[in-house]
Amino acid sequence: MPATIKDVARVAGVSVATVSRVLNGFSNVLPATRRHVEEAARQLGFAPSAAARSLITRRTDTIGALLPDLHGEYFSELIRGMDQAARSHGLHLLVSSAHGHAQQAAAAFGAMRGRVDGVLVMSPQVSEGGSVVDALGSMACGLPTVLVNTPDASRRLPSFVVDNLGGARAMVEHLLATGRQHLVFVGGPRHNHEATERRRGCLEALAAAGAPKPWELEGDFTEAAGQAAGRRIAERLRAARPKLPRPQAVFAANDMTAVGVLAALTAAGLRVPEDIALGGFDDVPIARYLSPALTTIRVPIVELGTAATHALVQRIENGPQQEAASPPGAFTPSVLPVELLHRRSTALPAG
Amino acid sequence: MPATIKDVARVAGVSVATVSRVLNGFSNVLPATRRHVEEAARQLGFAPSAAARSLITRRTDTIGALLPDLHGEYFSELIRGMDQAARSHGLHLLVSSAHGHAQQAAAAFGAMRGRVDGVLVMSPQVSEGGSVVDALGSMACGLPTVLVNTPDASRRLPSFVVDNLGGARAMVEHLLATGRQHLVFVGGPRHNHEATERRRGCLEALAAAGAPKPWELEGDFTEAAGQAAGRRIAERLRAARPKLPRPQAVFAANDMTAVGVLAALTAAGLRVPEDIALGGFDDVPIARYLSPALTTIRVPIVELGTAATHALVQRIENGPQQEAASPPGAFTPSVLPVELLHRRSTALPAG
DNA sequence: CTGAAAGCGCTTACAG
DNA sequence: CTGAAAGCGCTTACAG
Repeated sequence: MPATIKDVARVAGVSVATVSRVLNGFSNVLPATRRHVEEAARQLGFAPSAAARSLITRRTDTIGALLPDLHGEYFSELIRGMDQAARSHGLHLLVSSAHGHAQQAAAAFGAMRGRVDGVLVMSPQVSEGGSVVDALGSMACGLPTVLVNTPDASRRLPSFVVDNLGGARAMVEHLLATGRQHLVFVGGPRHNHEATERRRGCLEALAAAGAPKPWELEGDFTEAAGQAAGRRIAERLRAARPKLPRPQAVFAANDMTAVGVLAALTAAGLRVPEDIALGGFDDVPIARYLSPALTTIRVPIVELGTAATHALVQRIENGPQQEAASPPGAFTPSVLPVELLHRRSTALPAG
Repeated sequence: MPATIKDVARVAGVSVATVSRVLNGFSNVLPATRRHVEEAARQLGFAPSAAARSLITRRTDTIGALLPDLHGEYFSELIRGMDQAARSHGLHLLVSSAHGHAQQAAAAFGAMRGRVDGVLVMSPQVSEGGSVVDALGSMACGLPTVLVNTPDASRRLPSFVVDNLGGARAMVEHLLATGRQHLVFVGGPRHNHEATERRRGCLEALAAAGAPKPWELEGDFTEAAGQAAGRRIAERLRAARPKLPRPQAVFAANDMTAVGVLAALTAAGLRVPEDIALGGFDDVPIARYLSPALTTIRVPIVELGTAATHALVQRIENGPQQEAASPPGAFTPSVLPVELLHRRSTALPAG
């Protein structure tokens, strides 16, 4: 039903080749001819068929984004960054979310083949079968791919990550600097790469400072898990058990966990930071509005999205030969720096 | 470079027609033949070309989402709802954000033509040129379109909206019921349809109850605007001017505005809800974590996304004839109900 | 500067 | 049950 290039050619009284040249901005067309064609196209409301075009050009002008089942601000900021960068290159963005497991992500990757010129993959989970890169297997070869906050031991693919390790270290160093030695670490999901890195940073920083090992509690990046942890912490703080060291600060693996911890501590009648300090990770918007405002690690989410997208575009433009030729170890992940935001939840007690 | 249907046919020793039948699950293929083809396809890592396929089927199996430059949770929840619904129909989702103005949205709409089977349009702004529906003009005809929280006086397109009017009324009735008569309304962006509806609901509910008109302050849905409004309110509360009625409650057009109002009031030494009550709109996650927790109107964002998407899919499946035949007035918007969440920011003073 | 023609990778009547 | 062939709407050498 919609007009085709043939219709335009007929109305303009030229060949389809000429119409194509005009539409693609070639210079070797007489001004008068060009005008006729443009007039005919407008008159017919002509829109070129993307399918026909990409069949022959072998480009879809679209990039895909494979995302986990993210919650909240983090997700939207990331998409905004990706969309912004894609748009600046004249590309469209095809998103596919809710890929908790590496296998799901790999399946979605397969479904995108042929619809996109390249794919951004974010899949921080490491399941029994390994990371998403393992699940992808040979699929990724041929289709330009860039990883975002995704573990890849093989380093076969370009990768952008946030400095989870450095951020966790910075937080611990800050807590130590304020005189808190006895820490509680509330972790993230067991198989989540980011959670693992944050934990590692915490342990390393404590060890480097000669501070005692933290008391570790389990979590899963949710507020509910934080509340459960907070209740246990409150219990221990109140039970005056001289044998056990009194926790002086809580480092939650992400802000939502910290939100839960704070709620539980407050409900138990404890004061932050006077009775115990609290730090988070991510700097979600809620962080500054908590009482007390939450000390946390700001993560450059939009930048993460734009940087990965620009890298993907470059890879696409370098052509397919580059794809095949990436042996294991070919890429070193680009690490985006994070920033410690010092707020009241870790302030020194006035006394 | 990637394998084509011809390669599969050659390896399997059959014709491309047979390969096509197998791949599309037709039943009229001998089991043995089917096996050969499947084996060949797997062996070659064959993935059908979406472009070639959609060129002939005239379907892209993709729907587009045109979104404004949204911030935060709202955006991600909406996308999650859309993606979820699209996936359930086996469709992909192409997103395009950052369309503040109706004209930008219309341009993006044009860029999507030919790449999608239908479009979800969210563009609450009404600029000089009218709403996005006006800017779309005849573009929408032919391409199935469903509006989301987007004004459309002509009612030429199916539309899903949140009950902004009813939500605003409910909030005002609640404030009146707690004995607060003198309200301040902090508005949203001047040309935003949702903001306009919320204001209208506020005014109507006050008028219906015989309450005085509110003191109106300008805003733009941002925290900064809320802070500015909050400072003016604090000023008036402190200047004991017997002529002017003392404001008893603030109704902010959205939660982020309320966040700013609260910050300014608190900074001025005023207590919420004791000195003045405060209500918002949206129920962003921050709302429950404020001190005091914010009374607000919960908006069913995920549902909005899924409902609109299902409607779009149905429209796509009904075929193109339906599109052309929609005269002005053909559609009544579907209004999704909202819910008043009663929290401490509007509680009655203990006394 | 312009046109006729081949071809991109599929699907789908039409025969057999 | 299977194949040969046309055709979807474009782009792009190749002539002229």
